[in-house]
Amino acid sequence: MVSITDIAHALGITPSTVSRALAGSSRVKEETRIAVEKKAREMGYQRNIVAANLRKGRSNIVGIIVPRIHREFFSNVIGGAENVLGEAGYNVLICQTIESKEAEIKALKTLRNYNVAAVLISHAIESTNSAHIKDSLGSDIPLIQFDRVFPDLPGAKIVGANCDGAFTATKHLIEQGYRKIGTIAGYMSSLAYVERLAGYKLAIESAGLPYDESIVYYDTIVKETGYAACEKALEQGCDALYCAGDFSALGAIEYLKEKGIRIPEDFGIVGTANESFTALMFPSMSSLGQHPFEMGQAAAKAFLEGRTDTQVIPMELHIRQSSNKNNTWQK
Amino acid sequence: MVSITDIAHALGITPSTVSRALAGSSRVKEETRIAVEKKAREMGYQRNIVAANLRKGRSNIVGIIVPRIHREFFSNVIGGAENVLGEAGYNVLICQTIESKEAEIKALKTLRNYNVAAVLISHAIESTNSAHIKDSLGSDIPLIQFDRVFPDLPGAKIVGANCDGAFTATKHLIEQGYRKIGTIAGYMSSLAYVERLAGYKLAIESAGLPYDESIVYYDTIVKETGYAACEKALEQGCDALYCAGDFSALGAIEYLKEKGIRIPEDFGIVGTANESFTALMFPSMSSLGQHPFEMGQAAAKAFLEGRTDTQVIPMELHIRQSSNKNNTWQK
DNA sequence: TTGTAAGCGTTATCAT
DNA sequence: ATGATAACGCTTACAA
Repeated sequence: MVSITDIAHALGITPSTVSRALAGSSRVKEETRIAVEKKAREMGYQRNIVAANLRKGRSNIVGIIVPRIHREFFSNVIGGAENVLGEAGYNVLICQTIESKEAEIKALKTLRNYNVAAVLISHAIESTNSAHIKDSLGSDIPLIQFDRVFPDLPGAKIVGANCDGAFTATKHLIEQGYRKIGTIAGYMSSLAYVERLAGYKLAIESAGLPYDESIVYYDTIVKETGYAACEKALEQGCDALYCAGDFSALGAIEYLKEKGIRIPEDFGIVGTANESFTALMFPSMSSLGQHPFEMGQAAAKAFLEGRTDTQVIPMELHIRQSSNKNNTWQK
Repeated sequence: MVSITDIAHALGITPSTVSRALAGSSRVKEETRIAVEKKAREMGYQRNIVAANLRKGRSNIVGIIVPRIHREFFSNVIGGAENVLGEAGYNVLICQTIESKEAEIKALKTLRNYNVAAVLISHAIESTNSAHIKDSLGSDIPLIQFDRVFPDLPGAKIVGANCDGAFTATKHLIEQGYRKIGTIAGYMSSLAYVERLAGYKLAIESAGLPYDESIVYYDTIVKETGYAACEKALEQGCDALYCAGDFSALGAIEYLKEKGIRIPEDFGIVGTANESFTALMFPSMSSLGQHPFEMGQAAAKAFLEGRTDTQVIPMELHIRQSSNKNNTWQK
């Protein structure tokens, strides 16, 4: 490995000049800069980032902490963030928590030890409050939160327009003529789900329908619980469900298909996240889409631009078969 | 930030002893080790990984280079690799190439500059040969290749059983009674696709059917080209297609549905990758599944265990509606 | 414009 | 079992 000292020796100058030349400092003669660059290329010089980072006390690594890398939503956020950060000369260190608070703390500490330039995080379900964050990360490193955020923590936040979106989705179900619309609401420990529930409630009440707690299903948002919740919803006389996650909506659709209940004629379903399968399944699923790639880009830009405000990324309702009485075969 | 020197001062000993104590060296008295650990906890000491890495000349970062982070296959590989590496105390630095050779070279150089412990890579489509690899990465850093590999490069390789899998998939189509089976073969610059084509050919010939180059479609494996290839295949009298990618198979199915051609009665389709949408779409798509999470784990373990052999991960045929004449509604 | 020298925090090699 | 010292490769006051 060739170092700046090697180049300096080869050129009969000092390492500091080489360092300055390579950094493009204005305090070095054009001529020497050219010579240094030439020699560096000749000798196959590669800057030792670790040494530079140690000296500077900060690195050009940005840490990203997500519950699960391979979840479609998060991998798209990561992709979007890398896209922007890579352009800006940053590299991305990934940690996954598998929804564990302990793993989240460990990840924060690790990233602090790397002197990362910033941390982008979407919290684990098990992290029900923000107390551990500043303890683990310290307060020198910018923290950008996305999707699952703690409002009491300072710094930039990127969130979906969950309340608005859920309002639109529920209103759509009402407009389609469904009359008793329940919801699979998800975890109330997460603000995103709280807001989706608020949007649902707002739509129900704005339409003059009764808000009925007994048809709000506070289940985890996986297929199996969606299946079970749909069974209950039917017993309670519901004819539609707004689901705060696509997988619970998927479970609901499976239940309805098994029971021979017609979708969307007899029962309507809208999911949330617009996972790629929703457009391709049968019946295709209406879903409230987030824009994960754009959220990742926004989070990265928020760091680069030093923003500290909260950005709300609009959500988009994709109306498909599962809630569209007018045109069952629309794609 | 508290350093080992701070702990040493507080305890009236030297940094070297603190370092040894914290590293769990046997050359330090039990008593002092306990004292150091206690003090470190009290003072909130966090080891500066950057400094340690510089001194040791290597880091506990493993670099992963993939074409696209948010592709389902790759995000699962990354998830699997992180799962194993995290356990072993390594962190994961992610780079994406967007299929560009130039970006791949840049990523390799960057990772070299970080003194990463190893690089896990699946090559960009544009990287048609291995020449740039050693130039960019050097030969001191272990390189583990997965999925898209260069056989001429030394070191561990993790690949799917592409030939076997494609053989099984094509044989399945033959057994279903299809008689003129074409293939959407993908890029021949990538070994994975070459082997899938070889497996297809083997199955065709083993069944005594003629291998016909005119119904081999060397297209890129996206939806649009699948659509176009299917149109040609129909014109040429095919009644089935083995597709080396799920998205080209998806395009083919869309074409068939538009033309009102019955699936699987009149035309059979098998895709490759077992993307999550294949099980949920209508008609559900038969697909040759890889095991990306396991491939990621295997790649990580190959590094940890210092393996240098090639591991072949079996592929699994999921038979669904698009190729199953016997039971159209099987799930 | 360039050189000198110190130091980032750790680990490794001596010596004691 | 511990201490002294140097070094990893780089950046940056400060001096010239």
